[in-house]
Parts: sequence; C-alpha cells; structure tokens
Amino acid sequence: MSIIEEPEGIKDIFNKRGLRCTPQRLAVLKVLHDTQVYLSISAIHSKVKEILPYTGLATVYRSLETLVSLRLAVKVHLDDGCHSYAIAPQGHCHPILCTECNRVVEFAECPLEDLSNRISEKTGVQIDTHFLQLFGKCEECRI
Amino acid sequence: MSIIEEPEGIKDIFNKRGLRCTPQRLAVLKVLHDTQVYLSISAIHSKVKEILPYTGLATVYRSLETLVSLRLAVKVHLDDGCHSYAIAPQGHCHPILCTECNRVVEFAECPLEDLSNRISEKTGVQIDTHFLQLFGKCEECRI
DNA sequence: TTATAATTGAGAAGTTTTCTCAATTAAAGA
DNA sequence: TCTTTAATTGAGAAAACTTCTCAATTATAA
Repeated sequence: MSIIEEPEGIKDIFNKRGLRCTPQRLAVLKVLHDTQVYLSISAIHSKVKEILPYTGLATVYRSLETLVSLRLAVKVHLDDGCHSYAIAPQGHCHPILCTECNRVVEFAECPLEDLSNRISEKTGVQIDTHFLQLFGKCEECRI
Repeated sequence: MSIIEEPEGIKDIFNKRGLRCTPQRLAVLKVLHDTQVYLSISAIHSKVKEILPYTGLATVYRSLETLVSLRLAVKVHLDDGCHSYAIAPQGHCHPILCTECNRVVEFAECPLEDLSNRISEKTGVQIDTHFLQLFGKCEECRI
C-alpha cells in the first residue's frame, strides 16, 4: 500500500531530483506515515528523535520542506495559526482532518476540477492553484 | 455596497456581541476595505498608523482576530507561511487571490455544499467546516 | 574506493505572535 | 448629560516559531 515500504522507490524519488535519501528524511516520512495523523513540527521532531536521537530541529524543518516539494507530505494550516504536516494522499486530492482524533482521511476527488472554468467565466480570474482542507468528524469519533 | 459606509450598522455588529466599536478596529476594517488586496499584518499596521498614528501592533493583531470572528475579515494562508488578511466577501464564499497584484476577487458559490454529503458517504467523515482559497491571475493581470 | 557536493547538527539570529498591566475609553444606565 | 463599569489599548517584554551559518559528516556517482 505504501510508498514507505519500498525503500528503493523512495530513494529514486529523491535521487531523480538530485536530492539525497538520508536517514533523517526517511525518519520524518516514517513518522508521518506511521501516525496517519497531522502533527506539529515539534511533535514530529520528538518522534523522529526516537528513531534518530541526534536529529536537529532545523533538519526537521528542512526535511518537511523537501517532502512537501516532492509531494510526499502536505502542509496543513490550522486556525490557530500553527502549521502541521501529514503524509500526502496519493495523487491530487485533499486532506480531510478529523477534529477529534487528528486523523487524516483521504478523499480522492477534487471539486475544483469541474469548477475552474466556470469561475473563470464568472469572475475573469484564471485559476492556477487552490488550497482546500476539509474538517469534520471521522466514523469512529462520531459514535 | 459596503458595510463600511454604514457606521451604525457596524457599531451594531460589534455591540450585539458585547464588543466595542473602537476607532482602531474601524481603521483596520477601513484599510482592508479600501485596498481590496490581501495584506500582511505589518502592512496593515503601517496603513492603520496613517489613520491613527499611535496604534500598537498588538492592537492590530487583536483587531484582526476580532474582525475574523465577526466574519468581517478573512485570514489568508500563504505558502511561505506568512498570514495575510482581506476584507471578507459577503455571505459564504471563498476568496480568489490574484498572485500578480494581490487583489481579492469574490466567487459567490461554494463547491463544497453539494459535495459534503458524497464525501460523508464515501469516507465516513461528516464534514463540519472547510477552508478553501483559490489562486490565479485576474483579468487585468493576464494581459 | 574516492572525490564531490548535498546534508546535517548546534546554536545564534531573525521573525512573528502573545502576554502583561496600568491607563484609557466606549457603552449603558441614572 | 454625567457616571459607572468593564472592554480595550499601547508599549515593551516575553514567548514561540522559523531561518541562517558554517564546520563536520555522508550519500552519491564515477
């Protein structure tokens, strides 16, 4: 199921872009993958240090930036202004964030694809990109 | 057209919530309204000081938080991690941000309204809220 | 195996945001 | 209009967050 279980595949993703597949970057990716929850940077740092104790905070910042650029992770904006990160869904889709348990659920459709043309006609603005996050309660948390 | 031209109306919006209609809050609202552009907090602070020279930065932070809670302003998340603010569109809709001139254009439809039920069926997550920003180039900037 | 350049760790530095508290002032009632 | 009350402000300190610097390390390709 997951890209994290194919180390060679991941190595290629890095190397094709001239980036190195370092233990620190893999550790960050593993933390995001294993939790399936969106995590603050300091939470990620703590968990990464359980794998690689001497990892610096700056390395976590840099790794996350790299992973986002490779679309292996997504940056989540929260209302309180803090940023969190989560494992990226496969393909173009948007994260659904459970506000109870912080779980990240994928939804593999993008409502903007059909809409972009109509927005362009109505407003004159040609949409290049968009940013969408959904918040709700997942099945388990609704009981 | 605009709420800013009806001072009494705005005063009521504040007072009904037990909040005061202060010159500082009105100045922040006026800056957002007059520019029609999304502005960083320090840019807002500079412009507010042209109206009320002794306004402190903390007051700008607090005013923006208040205006967002009253849905008179919206918080914009930018990729570089900085936050900006813009005048809120009327009713529930989402800001379209021109990446050339920083103008804010309104689009008075919400693609999520129709979609929420289907998301719930497919993923089991009941959507409570969502956050959507669109980026593109406005008519004038496409020439 | 070696050479090269990307990456890291650690702390300093820079930014952004929040907090504190006395002084001010908007709002509501007399 | 005047007074009372509690919300709000300004200023700077403090806290939190993010980026930078640079010598040392190390993944990669040859």
